[in-house]
Amino acid sequence: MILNSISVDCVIFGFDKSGLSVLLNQIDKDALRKSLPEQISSDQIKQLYEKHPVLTSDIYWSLFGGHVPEQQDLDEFAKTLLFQATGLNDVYLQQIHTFGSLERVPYTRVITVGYYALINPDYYDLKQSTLAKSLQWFNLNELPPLCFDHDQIIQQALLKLRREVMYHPVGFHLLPDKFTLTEIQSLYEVILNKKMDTRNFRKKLAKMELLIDSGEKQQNVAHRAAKLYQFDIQVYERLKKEGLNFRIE
Amino acid sequence: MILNSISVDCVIFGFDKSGLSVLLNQIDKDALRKSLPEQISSDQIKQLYEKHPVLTSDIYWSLFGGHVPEQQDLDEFAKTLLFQATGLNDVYLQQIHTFGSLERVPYTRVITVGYYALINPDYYDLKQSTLAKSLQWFNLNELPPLCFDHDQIIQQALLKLRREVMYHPVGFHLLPDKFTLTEIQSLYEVILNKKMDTRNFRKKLAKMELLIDSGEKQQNVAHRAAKLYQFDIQVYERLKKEGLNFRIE
DNA sequence: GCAAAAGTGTTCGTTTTACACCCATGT
DNA sequence: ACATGGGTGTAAAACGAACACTTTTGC
Repeated sequence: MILNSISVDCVIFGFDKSGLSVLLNQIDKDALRKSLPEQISSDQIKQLYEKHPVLTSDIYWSLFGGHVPEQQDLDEFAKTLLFQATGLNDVYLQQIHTFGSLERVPYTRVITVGYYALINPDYYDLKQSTLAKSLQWFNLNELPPLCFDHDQIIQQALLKLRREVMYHPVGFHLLPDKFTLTEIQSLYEVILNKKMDTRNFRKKLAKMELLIDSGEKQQNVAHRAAKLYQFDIQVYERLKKEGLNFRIE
Repeated sequence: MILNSISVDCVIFGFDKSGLSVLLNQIDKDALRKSLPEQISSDQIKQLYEKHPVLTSDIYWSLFGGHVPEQQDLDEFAKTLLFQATGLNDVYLQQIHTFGSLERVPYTRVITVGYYALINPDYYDLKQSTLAKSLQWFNLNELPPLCFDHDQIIQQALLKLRREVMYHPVGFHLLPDKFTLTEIQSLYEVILNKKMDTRNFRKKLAKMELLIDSGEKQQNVAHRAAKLYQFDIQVYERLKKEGLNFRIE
């Protein structure tokens, strides 16, 4: 049995040189329409269609989500959704907020629990997902029209991520296993929406002793190749507990 | 109509010289029992009773909460609950987290959205509440036995408050309209669970320019009377947006 | 006059900020 | 040889931590 009035929606973040992206799902308007009650008049339907273009158009996208099964733990269900969307287990996944305004979904009352996930780009090859055809990455600054309050959920996710990233070493979940210092810096710049000074940024990183020189360098770049670093897992775990301060400038 | 699988629970914080307190509600075990399904055998009932002492004992307390009405906004409902419990409107109220593990409530599936509220002690005279007889303040360090996962919800609320208080001027909602510097310091010490240095604390406060000398002093104290301060609302609103840094020592 | 809490400054080490040039690589 | 991004140090200012005594008041 499904709890129809409670859903989970996942804001799935990815990062690459083009910035932060979100994985979205193309809405099937016919499926959506099925959630309307059956015993309403065609007049009422017409009104609903006019008020909610999402019911009549195919240009809308949504977060990946679903209704919570009665017999599944809430966090577990979010993990299940994430696996369906990406084929990945063991992803960094956090609850954002629960959205419960009356009119957030047309005609029915649905309270949704938002989660956000951070995806390591080494693994986000969507071919692994059976749903791949309806899923697509969108740059945070070029989002398509979104259904319901999903734009708000994404904005809240970003705020939450921003707060988290300043005091805990979590942004790193968005990086590949080996990365350059410039990549980390640009990650922080995108998340915090702030330019930073390279020398100061690196000094701060160095003092944390969180990074290990992997000994490797970038390949095939048209400029001096940057060193590739990895995390020191012990230090990472310690900083996760103790916190860090990444409020820069 | 009520959404039976979604509830809201409020962690209502108060502060006075004895420290931080939480307003709790004495559980009526007979009412609780009514939420059990009717068609179960007496054997099953016996098992449930053994497994969940909350169903047979009157020593348990709970957060103040309720099931969400289908036609009420989630945040509005939390406000309604708060009004029922305290007689107060316009209270600082924030969502904590949504708790959705399978077995958190015996026999039924209930996902609960936790909120926390900060109460100005000038107004928390419980006589205003019709429910006053079953409500009581408990010091955070001397909590009675709590039902379900309500102890966890309180701990999460405290963590959330702690994080919030370090970077935004919210703890101040727990203070009366006029207060001494020592009161603020002791508020921060209780919330952050850390002794602070008076001189450094006051220097920090002074730099924020958040406080205005009210011109008044404490009355009838058996020692030098302390000055009473108030907030500068403009600065307060600015700091709410910009944030502040109260990580001391 | 004494008990109890209020109130107040300085020093030192650390952290933050601002800032500009040379280096390595591919084309 | 040039374009591109990689990589590095220093000085000044702000901040944080540690620390002890005098003042006011009521009893």
